[in-house]
Amino acid sequence: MYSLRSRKSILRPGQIRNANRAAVLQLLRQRHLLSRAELARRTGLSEGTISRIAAGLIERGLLVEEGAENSTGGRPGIRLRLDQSRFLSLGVDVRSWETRIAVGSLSGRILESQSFRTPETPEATLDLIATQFKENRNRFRPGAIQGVGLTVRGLVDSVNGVVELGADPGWIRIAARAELEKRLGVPVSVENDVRAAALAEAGHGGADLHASHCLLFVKVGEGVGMGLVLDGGIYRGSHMAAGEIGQMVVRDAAAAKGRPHDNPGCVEQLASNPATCERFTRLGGRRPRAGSGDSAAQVKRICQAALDGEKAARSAIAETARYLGLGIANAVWLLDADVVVVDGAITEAWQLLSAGIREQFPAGEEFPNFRRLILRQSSLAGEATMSAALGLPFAALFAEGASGAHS
Amino acid sequence: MYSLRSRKSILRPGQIRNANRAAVLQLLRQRHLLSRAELARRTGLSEGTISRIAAGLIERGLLVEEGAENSTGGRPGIRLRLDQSRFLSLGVDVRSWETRIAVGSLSGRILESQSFRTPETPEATLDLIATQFKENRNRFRPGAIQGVGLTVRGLVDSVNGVVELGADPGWIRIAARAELEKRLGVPVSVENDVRAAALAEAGHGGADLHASHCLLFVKVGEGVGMGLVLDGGIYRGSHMAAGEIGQMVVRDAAAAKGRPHDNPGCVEQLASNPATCERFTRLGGRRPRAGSGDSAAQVKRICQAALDGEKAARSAIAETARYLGLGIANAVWLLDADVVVVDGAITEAWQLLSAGIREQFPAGEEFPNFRRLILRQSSLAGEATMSAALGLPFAALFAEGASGAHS
DNA sequence: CTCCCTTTCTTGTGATTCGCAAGTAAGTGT
DNA sequence: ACACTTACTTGCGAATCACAAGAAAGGGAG
Repeated sequence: MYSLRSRKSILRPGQIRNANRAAVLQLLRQRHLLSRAELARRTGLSEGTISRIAAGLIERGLLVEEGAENSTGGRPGIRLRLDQSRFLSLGVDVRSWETRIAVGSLSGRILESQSFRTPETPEATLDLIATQFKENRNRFRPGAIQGVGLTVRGLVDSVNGVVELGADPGWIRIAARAELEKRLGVPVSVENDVRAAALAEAGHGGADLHASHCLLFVKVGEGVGMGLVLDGGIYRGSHMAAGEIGQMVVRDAAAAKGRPHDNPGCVEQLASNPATCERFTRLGGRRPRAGSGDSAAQVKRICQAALDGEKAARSAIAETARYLGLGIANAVWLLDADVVVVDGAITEAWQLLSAGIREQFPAGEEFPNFRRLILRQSSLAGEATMSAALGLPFAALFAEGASGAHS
Repeated sequence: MYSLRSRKSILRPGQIRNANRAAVLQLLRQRHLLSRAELARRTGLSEGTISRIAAGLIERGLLVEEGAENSTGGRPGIRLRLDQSRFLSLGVDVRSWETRIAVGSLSGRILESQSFRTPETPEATLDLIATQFKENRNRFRPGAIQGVGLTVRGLVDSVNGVVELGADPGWIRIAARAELEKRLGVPVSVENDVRAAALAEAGHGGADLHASHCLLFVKVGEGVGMGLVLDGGIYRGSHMAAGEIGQMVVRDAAAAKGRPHDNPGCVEQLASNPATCERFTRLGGRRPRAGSGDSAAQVKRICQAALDGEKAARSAIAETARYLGLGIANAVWLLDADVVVVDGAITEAWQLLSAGIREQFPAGEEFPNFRRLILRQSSLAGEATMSAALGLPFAALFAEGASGAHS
């Protein structure tokens, strides 16, 4: 049904410039200061073409010249930089209890943010977003906020900007993009939170991730979800439903025959935060005071206890890591990923967690995919989703087959 | 490390024609007879451009005009068809015991084929291929055989044409492409057999598969392998190792801790042909006479018995189907596939098998990915691999970002 | 049979783009 | 001061597509 790279691979002369401009912008987002000559070498485009592309971007205000490089024996290059100040966006991350709204730059840097109690209904939530947009619009240079990026839990049709099935009841077939664009008059992008976070991690999660061909972003929370980034682009699947690693069965439970969904042997039942908490209690861990926070907070406490050496906590984390590792290993066998990023409260005990995950990988040297696999925790420290939300309105600028960026 | 769609998304004016020509050829490979006007409508290109592309292809002999359509009130269109006779290729499928060599057309149609006992060493096998190529070259119009497509079991670096790790000992780091191109003087393509079969299935496995965004081709044999076709292109992963569904763990076996590879709970140990045979014996099935064929032949007999209603055979198939279904369901949860094609001896009992697989899918109507999933057996009747091998030399012509097809 | 209408195919023009190459700019080193 | 190196700019030719005008080839009405 959907795909990022449009299936029709028809090219027209006018698309060339957009695609090449996107390649230039992507390089500048990653390596911050580059001269025209350096860009030409890295892209493979001629110096003349780079010159013309840069001139256009400078004229539009996306690029600024910033000083000169040191000479290597000839004329020094002029450093080019993305202008972070002129193009801003509003990022919105809707979660069950809390909605976070931030203003940030086109490369995902957060300038300021506020949190709100998430309203009861989707309509009230959209109202809140509209109000906040209008308020923030006046506090920055007029027109600086170019668009809104919205991330939501659940099944999101990001091509049409519709929340098909949110995590909360009421979020069913909500045409969030259409609704907000009508009220705000700026472009709105909607994306699933985990997929967005995966993209952010691939885009600015570290220099070694830029060359990744297959990145898996695993988010452990109330459930277990995954975002896939293939060759730099989000992979969404045929019905926008890819990445349901939580439903993957790793421990066959014959009892649940015929109902593999929510199967007791699936990753979500074995490795989510509630599963870890329950396991901790079952293993005799000190029961936290009732109502003392959500499962994420409890898992953080279990992680602390585990790092302090408490037996039950260590066992609980180890077992969760074991099942998470089975799920991740399955995904890597399937997709031959080169990077796996794990996020969630449980990464507080990263030493224990990563060791437990790695134990599920094959031991020998003979498997290049596992031997060279990068396994790490999220480098954006919980801000991956917001960072991605802020970048969504500018995604077309950086997209490979870019068609955006018309004057 | 590798990717089909080159990561560098740099476009040049000269690439436009190639890409658009590839789109035209792809349409003509699928729907056999189309007029220029029809092609223009389907591609979105202007009629003028289609006219020029067609003229070039006719001049090069890839296209022929064939009669006229019926008039719909105006000038009737001239039907265009791929010329299957002028561009041939040699397809080679190397298996453990048998090597099959065929001559066929650019869209995978087999003209004639021969089988040989696979020689002991890779070198002798390449010699055999060279001999057969030279022999066949003379029996067809000189120059008609444009290239060689080679499919091999195991880990294949299809970008460089190197067999990294074949199924048989001795096939380690064999530079098959370089070696054969040196001897034959025509382009040689090398690909993993399952991935190639997956592509053939997506390309000419039926009209409803052409629009597939994510096709999984599952091959059940001595092991269990999978080929992934995403948006019409083979997905190989970072190290050419994608699709190892056989190593996926679906039944956690704590005993094998630390060695998940060849884990007793992985799909290969539960659903491969040997596993089915063993299960059949354990369930009290009549033990076939010793040495009465390979596991594929035994499985076929078990399938027959199952279809005849024999109890042990039915149970054995059902259990295999169950674990295969768990693996497939896991992959679909992960990738949100829209088509799953199963191939192998066990598909002889398709009724039982497909029912058992489907049992592992979630039951409700609420999951669009499973509700609309197409699950079928291979429509190329075991010829998928050879069909793909024959098409490999021409893959560049049909590839989306085509750079081949220079005059 | 002729004329008009419809649809298909061809061909010329203008716009966009890139690479190439010549030229300019701005440093270092002798 | 002069040669040398590297960075950037600009004009030209080549390739391509969309658009539009025109030619080709059929049907149908009178």
